[in-house]
Amino acid sequence: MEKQKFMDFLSLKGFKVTREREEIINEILTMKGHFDPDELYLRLKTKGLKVSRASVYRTIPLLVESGLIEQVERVDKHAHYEKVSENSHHDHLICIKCGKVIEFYSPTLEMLQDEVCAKEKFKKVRHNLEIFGYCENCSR
Amino acid sequence: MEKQKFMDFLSLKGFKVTREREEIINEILTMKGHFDPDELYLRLKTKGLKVSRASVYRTIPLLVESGLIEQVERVDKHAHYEKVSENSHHDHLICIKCGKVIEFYSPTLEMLQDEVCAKEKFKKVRHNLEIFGYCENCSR
DNA sequence: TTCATTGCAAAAGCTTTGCATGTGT
DNA sequence: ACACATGCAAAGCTTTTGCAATGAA
Repeated sequence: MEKQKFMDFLSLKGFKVTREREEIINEILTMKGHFDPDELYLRLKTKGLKVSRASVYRTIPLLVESGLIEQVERVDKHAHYEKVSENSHHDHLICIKCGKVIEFYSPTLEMLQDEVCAKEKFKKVRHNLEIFGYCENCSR
Repeated sequence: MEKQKFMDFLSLKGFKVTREREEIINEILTMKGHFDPDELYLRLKTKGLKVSRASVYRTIPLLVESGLIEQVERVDKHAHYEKVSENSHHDHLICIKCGKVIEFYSPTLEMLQDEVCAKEKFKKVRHNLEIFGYCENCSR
């Protein structure tokens, strides 16, 4: 389970398992969609949980490093994040020499597509992104 | 030419054509790739041109409105911009009911693709992005 | 002349950090 | 006990804004 994964990550790296870090991961697991650090802090505060802004800001890089959340860019200037698990879709890099296919997933890319669709009042159902080029081996 | 386009935009909108605005647009036209406001300010300053940071920040929205530059998101938290003219490529929204095709172009999307490729050491040649769904008419 | 624009410096908003205190391991 | 973590408040950065002075039309 996600929470355990984070705890294991902390132990493994020699970081400490603190009440604050537990409450932060718990809260993230209850959230849907993207969030920014201050939003997360305020949610914790509203619930009466005592975690400082500093701890929230300091814990986020750990969550990113552990692979639990990912940064997502937005049009405004704040940093936004979302759980990695929220999307299982992925796109492809296709090598035009050897045919190798590399799968990748970028939440930012997905979000930008949503923004484009919103601007055009287009109701997105699915999409297909293929990037053609040379893989590491074939480009040498 | 690009500069005239901006000047015309200013006049048309009742804004004034000032030395500062001219120097800002001149500088942007000499640049390649993306830039952030402070970078632009420093370039002007280095050249001995007297334009304040405030004016740079105040002029950027006008340039965006005039269609000369576009905002591009980055992984760091500063705003970045680039000349719209720098890319003529575009992608497609395709209506799965009436077949209508809407072209769009997002520099941010392009840049993200480049970042994905860089991460995978993939040498991009071209790409194809199609988003399928319902256009405004067909989704009613 | 008139009203937008400029520069400066102060303010604002988000994020980071120094330091003394507290706490997992 | 030791090293890392926390909270607070101060500092850092980028961007915005109030205001008096300046300048385009």
